[in-house]
Amino acid sequence: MEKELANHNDENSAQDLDEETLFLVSQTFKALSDPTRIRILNLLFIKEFSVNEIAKQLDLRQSTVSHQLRFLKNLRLVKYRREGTTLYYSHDDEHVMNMLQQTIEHCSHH
Amino acid sequence: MEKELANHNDENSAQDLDEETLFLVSQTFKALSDPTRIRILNLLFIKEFSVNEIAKQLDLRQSTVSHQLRFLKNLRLVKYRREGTTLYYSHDDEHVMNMLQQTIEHCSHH
DNA sequence: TTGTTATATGAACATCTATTCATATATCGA
DNA sequence: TCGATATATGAATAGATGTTCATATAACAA
Repeated sequence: MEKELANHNDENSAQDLDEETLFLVSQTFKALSDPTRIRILNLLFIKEFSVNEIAKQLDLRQSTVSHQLRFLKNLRLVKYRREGTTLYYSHDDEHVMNMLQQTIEHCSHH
Repeated sequence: MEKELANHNDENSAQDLDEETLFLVSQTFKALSDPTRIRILNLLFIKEFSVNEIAKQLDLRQSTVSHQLRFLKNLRLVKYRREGTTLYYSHDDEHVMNMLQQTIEHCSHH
């Protein structure tokens, strides 16, 4: 019996990722690959904001912000609470927010 | 004088990222947002591989691998050494590889 | 109910992206 | 030089993505 590898795959002789993991990983990074979504998440470091507040702060159309928030919401990277007709969005994934912060820090010393 | 904020921006009243940082951050995550590039980098966790070895291991066309390696090379996420006509590629950014590893770990418990 | 405000949604569009094929370039050995 | 092998590159293409406009939905107050 061969010594067990750190890797947990089997038949494929390889170290390749299973399809679902691959999809989730790529989606996670895709969320962070768009400047608009980065700006929104970066804003949410501070505190929760409504859709209109985000649009105003970042000088974006309301529909642009709403579409991007939906994207982030689907990935559970943000959540919201309702107050009347207003929805306050906040971040909802510590792991991703940590990565973002690290990378911003890393890149801002260009 | 107001208490100083953690944030280092100034005139824009805001917390917005400067354009160059924004671009670098988005590019970094874009590199990790494509399944093919993820698989290539994941393979390079193990050891260096030639272009053809990567293509064979991952069942990809040689030109696909070459194009993606160029992309990763431009971002200095991989490097290579030559041995005759063969180029051996290896990873070249610890920060990015750590993020990738963390996220694969994070997502493989789906 | 009606009007107002906040947000979501769908379609259209332009742009970007990844892959493929065909071919060019480069290194080496004979 | 010639042939063989390894890799890079350019053009073409199909598909994905982000933004916008117009409009729908939802909550609330009067």
